[in-house]
Amino acid sequence: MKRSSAPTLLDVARRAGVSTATVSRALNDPALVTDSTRELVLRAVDQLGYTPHFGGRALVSNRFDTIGAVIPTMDNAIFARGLQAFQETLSDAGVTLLVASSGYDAARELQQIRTLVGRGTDGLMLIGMARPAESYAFLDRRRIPYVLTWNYRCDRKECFVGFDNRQAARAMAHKVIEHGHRRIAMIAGITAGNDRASDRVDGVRAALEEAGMSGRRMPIVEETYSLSGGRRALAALLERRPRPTAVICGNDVLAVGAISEAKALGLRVPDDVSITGFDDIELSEVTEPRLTTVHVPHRRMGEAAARALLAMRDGTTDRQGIELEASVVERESLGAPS
Amino acid sequence: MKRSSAPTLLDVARRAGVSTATVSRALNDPALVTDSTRELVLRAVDQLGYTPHFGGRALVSNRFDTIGAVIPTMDNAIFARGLQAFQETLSDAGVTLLVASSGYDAARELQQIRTLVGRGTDGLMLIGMARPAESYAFLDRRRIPYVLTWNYRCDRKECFVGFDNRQAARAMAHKVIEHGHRRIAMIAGITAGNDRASDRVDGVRAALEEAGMSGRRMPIVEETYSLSGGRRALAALLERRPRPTAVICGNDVLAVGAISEAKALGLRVPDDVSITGFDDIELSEVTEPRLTTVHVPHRRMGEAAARALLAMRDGTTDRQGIELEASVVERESLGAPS
DNA sequence: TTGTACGCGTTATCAG
DNA sequence: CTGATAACGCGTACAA
Repeated sequence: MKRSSAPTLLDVARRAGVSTATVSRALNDPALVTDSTRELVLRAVDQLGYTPHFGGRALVSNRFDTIGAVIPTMDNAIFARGLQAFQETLSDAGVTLLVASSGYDAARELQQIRTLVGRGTDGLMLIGMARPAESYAFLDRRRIPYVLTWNYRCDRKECFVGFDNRQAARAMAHKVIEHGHRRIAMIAGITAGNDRASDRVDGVRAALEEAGMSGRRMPIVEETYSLSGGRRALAALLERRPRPTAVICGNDVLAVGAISEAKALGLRVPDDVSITGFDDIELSEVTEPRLTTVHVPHRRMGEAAARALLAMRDGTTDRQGIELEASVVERESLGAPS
Repeated sequence: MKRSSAPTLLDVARRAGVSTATVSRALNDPALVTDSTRELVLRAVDQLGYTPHFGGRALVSNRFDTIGAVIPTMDNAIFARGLQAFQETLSDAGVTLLVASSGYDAARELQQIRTLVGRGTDGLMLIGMARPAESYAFLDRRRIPYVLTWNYRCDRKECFVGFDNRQAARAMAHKVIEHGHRRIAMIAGITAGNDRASDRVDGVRAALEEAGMSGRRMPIVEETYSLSGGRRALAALLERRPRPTAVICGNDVLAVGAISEAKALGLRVPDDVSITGFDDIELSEVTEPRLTTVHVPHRRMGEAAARALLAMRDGTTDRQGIELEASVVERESLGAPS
């Protein structure tokens, strides 16, 4: 019992007693046909429940009205939030969103890029810049418009829509130093293949150097994006002698894990140890104490990325970077050293 | 000067010195060609950076290898998590994911469903069951396979992949009663047009009735999915006399907001007031005290939904519900009344 | 204003 | 095992 396939333009044409060309015109550019024939066509369309076949249309027009995004994972709230804004902006422009995830794996990312491009995308949103030359080569050869987000580098030609992770981390470190801390340690995300994570480390190191300390010798632990990672890392850092008085974390999840470990160890935050985050996700407002962190404009970033992509697709704009602000928001987890 | 568009099968064929048919075979069913010609083809593909044109393929095969999801919003961590698992499962099957969001608005959901269907989807994942008959009518007429998730009803014919919100909430309420509470209140999500939220309310009411209390008279406040909503709601509930000794929340975000308000009011949780959640998101493990909540298998739900859809598309299975377990996880925010 | 006819890139059928 | 060729559904010159 093979399902009757969907009605085609020809079916509509026959029913309305006109040619397929007329139907196509009545649907795509109504001004080109008389009111009466349009009426006829529309009724036939309605009766048959006709919808244009996407494949046929894409084949001839070579436009897909589709834009893709490859992100590490939606499990991470910051990407989910950015993606939501991205999708909304696209939807308002009549474009649908294709989503793929890389799981922070460059090879998998390239594979997903290939799939999306093959599936027909008018543009692509990617996270960060650390990826093999092969991936860029593919993108360039296929001449697919793409934007890189979640980071910003003034020295790169690619179209970045994001904020300067290095500068933001540097600002946070300066703030910590301002509070009088000298024994500063860091819990970073995994930096391999992740420019956001490594830029944040670089920023903190730069700030230490600027204040006359050694960035190179700063105690640092890398951990995966998880509460337990933050807990483990803090425990390890606190074994050090002299003990750090402030721990700068590469993201909020690590920071919250660190806070919970500090409390479990009987330490007061920030009196015994200061802890800072990065991202400003919801989590950071419900910890006790609330987290001093870097606010990242995830939604605005997603919107801006969508708009940039749309403009590139329409040829309105050439690729051109957009830098957004990420600034320190002071709450209670950073204080003076005891 | 816009000459080179994407390379086609013909380009590859010419470069490899074979026919287009051979290229197609080498790519889709490698066993059908000799090793040497396959080698030739693959090299040409690689040199040209060829990717199959989706439109052409969809046109002839009438398969899109695309499945869509319409969710309220990715901002909500529970949907993001489920969607991630959904996407991964799809990707493993060579299917890409189209995402649209409804913002909890039924009209907008239908519009998005229309877009996705018109765009060519082999199936659709939707959240919950509360939507106008019009939406179901459209789906049925277009004969699009779809699954309803995040809820489960044994009395409905649609394919549900989810858990029974009502029963889970009922179990939680029974647990609260077991701890000795008699003055129980509830902070619910907005129930209008949201069957998950209203089923949770129903479940709690049922449990109260079963324990000889009035479900109808239970103090209840509805609030939007936000920390501040939880705060507001708890403040309002605590004005009541006699004051409730336990507050059951419709989700974790509301519960965490409620906890933070309780503490701000100088109340101890659970000594002065017990608070429970629903969802078991990451947030629930970092509050002080940790949240007693209902664990929902978001990832497994996303996976199961994807598999069900894939099976329906392939005609392997007819629509058939899949019920998952959601069970109470006891932590520290629920105690005995003082 | 409307119809005819072709081509878009791919897969499938049928010969060789 | 491989090649020629006919669909697939649609948009659009071009002709009427």
